[in-house]
Amino acid sequence: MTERKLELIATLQRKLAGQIVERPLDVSNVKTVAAVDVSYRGDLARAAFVLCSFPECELLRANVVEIEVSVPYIPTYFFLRETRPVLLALRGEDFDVLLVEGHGRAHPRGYGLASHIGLLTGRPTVGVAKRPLRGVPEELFRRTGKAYVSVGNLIDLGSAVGIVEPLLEGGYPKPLKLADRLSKRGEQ
DNA sequence: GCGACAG
DNA sequence: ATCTTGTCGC
Repeated sequence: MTERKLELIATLQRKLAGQIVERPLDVSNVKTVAAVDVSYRGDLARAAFVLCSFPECELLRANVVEIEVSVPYIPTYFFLRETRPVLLALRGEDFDVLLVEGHGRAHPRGYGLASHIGLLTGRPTVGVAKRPLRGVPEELFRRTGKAYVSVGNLIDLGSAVGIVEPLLEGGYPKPLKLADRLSKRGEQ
């Protein structure tokens, strides 16, 4: 991946960030919250999707898929590596809000994996990460429990926190913990 | 060469 | 993320 290519991708990120819709989402109308996470075994990615009731957080559905990935992980270009496996895991699935492991707006160019998935699916998404990216303004994310929450798409920060907070279990949203566990011990 | 940032 | 036993700390 050349510097020149990354520059073009960075430009694309800044452009797509302008297409993100940030608006309040009526949390009282949310019945289901989904989550996706990806684990690796060499270049084999295993993406797990889980669907939970909201706010009870009972597991309603799960889906695990595997796909080869060649793109390396590059800080702030994380979406290049995980978009494919995540989209595959989401195929045919339905949900009111999707929690994505990684940042949304809380990104140097305002466009992380959660933003990209939200734009491609046209569904409300929330970025949830374990650590903030350096140099990102604090007003772009909020820490709740041990999680750093930011806007993906079709939601605002306040609503995003309103979704994540009731789902916290041990400091991290339960749906993501389930997806994480499933992506690692899904089958195999 | 120095420093180090989502997963 | 992943490689990996015992060990340090709350």
